[in-house]
Amino acid sequence: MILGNRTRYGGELRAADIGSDVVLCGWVNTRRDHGGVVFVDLRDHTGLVQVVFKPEVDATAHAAADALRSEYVIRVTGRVEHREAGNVNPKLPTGEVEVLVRDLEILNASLPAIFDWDGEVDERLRLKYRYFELRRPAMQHNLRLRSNAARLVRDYLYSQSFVEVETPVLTRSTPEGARDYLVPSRVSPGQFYALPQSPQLFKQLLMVGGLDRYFQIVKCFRDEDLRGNRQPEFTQVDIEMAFIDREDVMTLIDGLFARLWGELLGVTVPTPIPRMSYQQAMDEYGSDAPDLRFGLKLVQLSDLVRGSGFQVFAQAVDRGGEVKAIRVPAGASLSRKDLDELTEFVRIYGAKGMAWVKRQSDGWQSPIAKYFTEEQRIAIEQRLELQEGDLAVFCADSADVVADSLGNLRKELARRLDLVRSDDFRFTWVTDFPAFEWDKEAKRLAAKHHPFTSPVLEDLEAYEQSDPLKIRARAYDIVLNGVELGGGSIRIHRSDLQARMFKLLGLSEEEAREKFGFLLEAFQYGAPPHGGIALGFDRIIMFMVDTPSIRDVIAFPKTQKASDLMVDAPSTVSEEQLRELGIRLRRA
RNA sequence: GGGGCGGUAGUUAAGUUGGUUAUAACGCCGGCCUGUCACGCCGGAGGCCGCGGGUUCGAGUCCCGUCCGCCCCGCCA
Repeated sequence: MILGNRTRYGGELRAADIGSDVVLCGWVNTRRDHGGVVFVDLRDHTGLVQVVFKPEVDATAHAAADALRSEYVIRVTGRVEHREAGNVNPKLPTGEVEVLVRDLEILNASLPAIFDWDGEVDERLRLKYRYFELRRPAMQHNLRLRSNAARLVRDYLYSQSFVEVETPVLTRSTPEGARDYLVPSRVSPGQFYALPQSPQLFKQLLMVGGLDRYFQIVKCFRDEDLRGNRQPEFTQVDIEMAFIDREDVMTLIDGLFARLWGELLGVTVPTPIPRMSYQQAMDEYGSDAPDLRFGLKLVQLSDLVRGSGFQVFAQAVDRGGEVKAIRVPAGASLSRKDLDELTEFVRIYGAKGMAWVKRQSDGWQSPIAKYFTEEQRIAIEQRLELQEGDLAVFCADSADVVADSLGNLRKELARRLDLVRSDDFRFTWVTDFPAFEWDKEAKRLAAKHHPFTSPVLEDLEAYEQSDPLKIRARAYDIVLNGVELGGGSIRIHRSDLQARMFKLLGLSEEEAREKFGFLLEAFQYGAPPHGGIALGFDRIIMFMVDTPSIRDVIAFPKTQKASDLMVDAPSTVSEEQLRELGIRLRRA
């Protein structure tokens, strides 16, 4: 191993190294000066080791150690020694040994640490002084695991005959989907490149180009608002294959996750990863990314409450909506305050309220009990399998609002009732997505996945004219613990089919040709059937290191306002730069 | 665009119904200490209470505005 002009990493020293001479480099973690003897905990990415300065070993080194302070960068030369029985530190892996220093070089001083990296620190400081943050063991672990995961992904895909190809970062703006980051062209004033939201079109063109098993670990850019697991620039594992069907993609990805979790976490991922249709996910979990670590499934009650005395329920059904409920085992112990908070919680997702029933020994305790007949109450209890001591929570609204409200409520309930463990990994595929969704603002169909996704051909024939929303797509998502880790599809590879899909999306022939003419043209020159997937690499690492924040797995992340506090980006630019680009700013 | 939480020594926090000189811990600086490892002991420095305005005899505290950070909704094909 090449370690520069150090011979060992200090944190790796063990009893077996006793007696050997070593040169160690690193940072001063702590200094304990006892006058006649000075102890320093030397830190590198492998951990801590105690180095000792004694005048009888080397008077010069001992005197020099007086100047050491926290975070000074040093190189020490010395001998690994056994610690006497009473001096062993059982808290350190290196606690049986110490290094008696005979030479100290102070490679650089340091200002005092900006913040303590134990416990909570204001995120602004962590981001502004990112280089200091990166030195903390948690970030070291995260970025090193990320590197190992990237290597494993590459090894795995190379072993499966994949070829890594780089696609352009300066490319063409595409109107569909997320907002593009735009880059002005100096050479062509008034024209702009866009940074890719994904290499989608290029990887399809690679299939036409005969690179029939492609992958890339690639930065993608989306100018949308941020979240705890969303950054404006993020990394995808992008994969495309020709002459395959979805089974090939799913099997490949099953194997990839099994290896990532197996080799890097020592966790067995049972394969094949189970599958669920989009319809089942929405019906039972109210989400296309179900968390399968716990039950609390949604139960359909619309047929039972139709025409009931409770107008909120009856009217929701009459208006084409739904009434669904979740049974919460032993949930009757929740307080009125809990229930009020849960009611507030579902309002976030558009629900106007949340009804509830506590099943006590003497029957229903519920504000809505009086609206139902004995027979209705029994029917609802049987459908929900409600037991004494249970709680049931109800939501009545449009199907979308019910799914969103109860889907999120079941996650909130699981969190509050402590039903989830972060070391429990439940992967699932969600398949058979609808091809389209209704865009309320634009009042037209929009692609649920993207417009290059192949529809299920029988569905297209059956519903193209009558009800395109019933057309399913040959699309699939890989989901872990309620989070979408990636999605893909079998693509369209024929220009006639692509044209039909564009037409359904309300894209005229001229528009389609102007925006995607190169793709339609390419499909006429021997495009093979193909499909693939894109995995959110950052999110995968978040699960592997068990963090809720995507910033913890990215070396230099951005804030929620998409700024970089360390380099202070974005920034204004000079008039001269703007003039060269032919850009004039509107006065504020 | 909207909802919520936060910003007080270098850091993390406390700060009462508005009322003397704004506290504490850790860190930092100086001194002592040969077996500590969250070393210990003695002493010390350190504040635009995010910023601007207002109310008041008096504002860290109340009001208005604004900036910044975090979480969420919308958005994210």
